[in-house]
Amino acid sequence: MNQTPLNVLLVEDDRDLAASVADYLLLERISCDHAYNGQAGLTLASENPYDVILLDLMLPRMDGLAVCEKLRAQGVDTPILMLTARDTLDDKVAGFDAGTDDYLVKPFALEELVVRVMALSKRRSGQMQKLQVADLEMDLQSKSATRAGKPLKLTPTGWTLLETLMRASPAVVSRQELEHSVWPDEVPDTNSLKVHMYNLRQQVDKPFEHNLIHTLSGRGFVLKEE
Amino acid sequence: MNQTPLNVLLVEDDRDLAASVADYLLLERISCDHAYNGQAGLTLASENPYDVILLDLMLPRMDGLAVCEKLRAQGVDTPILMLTARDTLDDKVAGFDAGTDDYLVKPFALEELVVRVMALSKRRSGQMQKLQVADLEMDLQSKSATRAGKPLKLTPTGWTLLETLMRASPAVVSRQELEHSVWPDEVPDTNSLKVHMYNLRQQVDKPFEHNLIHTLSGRGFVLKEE
DNA sequence: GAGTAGGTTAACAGGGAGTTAATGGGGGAA
DNA sequence: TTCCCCCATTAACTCCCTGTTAACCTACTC
Repeated sequence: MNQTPLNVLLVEDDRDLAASVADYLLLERISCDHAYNGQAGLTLASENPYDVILLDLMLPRMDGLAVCEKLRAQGVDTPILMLTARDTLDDKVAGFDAGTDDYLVKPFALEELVVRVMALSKRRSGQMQKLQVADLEMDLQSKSATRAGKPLKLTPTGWTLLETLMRASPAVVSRQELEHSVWPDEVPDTNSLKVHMYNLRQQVDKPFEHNLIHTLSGRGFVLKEE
Repeated sequence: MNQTPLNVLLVEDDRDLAASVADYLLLERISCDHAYNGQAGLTLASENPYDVILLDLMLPRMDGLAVCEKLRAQGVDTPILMLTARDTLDDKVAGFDAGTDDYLVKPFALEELVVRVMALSKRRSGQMQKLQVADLEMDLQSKSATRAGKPLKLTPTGWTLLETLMRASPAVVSRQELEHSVWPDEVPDTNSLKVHMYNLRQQVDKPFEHNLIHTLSGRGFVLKEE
């Protein structure tokens, strides 16, 4: 149920296509920002941490290759999937040279797009696949978590909460943010989060001497040592 | 056999060298795709069935050894010929460790390269491959699998499932991925996968003390020790 | 000390996962 | 050809994990 929601940027000037892509991605729990020209795409991509960038090759104001090159020049290493009508090897080479990670030739099946996006986001997370705070570790690949070497038994929801807390650490995460991470669509108006946090603490803190999950009344939760 | 035109991937950032290599190979009826950085090479190599991959050791975006390791981790068994300026024994060892099949030290004669490519493409059919996780081994060549030395009786479907799990290990494989590996076209909407997993476990885990196949509720299955 | 935010507990429902057994097709052996 | 065995598929059933909810308790804040 709860895969970490992906967040992609779609840079595409054909609004009909963009809309249908966005709709389809949403069905797969991939949320999608739009830019309708290269300049806008560049700005959005520079300022937000997307999981993947979908970049049309032919764009008004700045073509896809240029956007890609500038992003790489800025040190943005978000995986880029180039969408194009062309399909010669030369174009692919030019694209890869500019720093794109994958290619998809129009017209493409939306399922195919989803598969590529998943693959790219996974590849990237494969570079940084471990989260660690104090003696608490999460291996995103094998979906296993340990504290002080002892494996933790986490439910899917518990996993999502802990991942959110670890990614944010040592920053505070508000109740609202946590709720949003577990229920992207509609947050239940009950005490569900409280129960999940309780159960999570039973796993993460209860068996150990020092607590890592701390409550900041009215502000949220932090995961950190001390 | 060598009437069939060979198709190789050249991953090399020196464009002049790449071009001359490609030209020469073409004379020998060897067609040649280019990638100018490691990342691009990895993508092309993952997605296309080349006969041989020519891999420069020093590459932008991802060095040759890393590319090689990632490919092998993905289960790509295409023969890899490493091209390098260095010639120390250490490098060779590291290369073979990463899964390369042969070495060529720059500068090399183009005739020499052709000979190696031919040799590698021929060797491929007879190439041995083994997968191993803990005391579980799969010999892809002889299609036989053993755990703790004891042979396992696997059905074709069981074999496919186990191979998928072993290639991914220690990463989690979702139900969806497993289904896709067994039924590429149309996934049955029944509990077929459950039964196959059950039967697989009867072979792989039941007769042994420690289980290797673990269920992560809502997330999929992992094959790993502990 | 009142009011509110957070924590604890237990009951419940639903569904995902495991198990078993019956069916039927395909391929090899006789 | 016929028979038989292996294997995939399917349904039916059980089990138990997980999420949800309410009710109650505690601790903090003002």
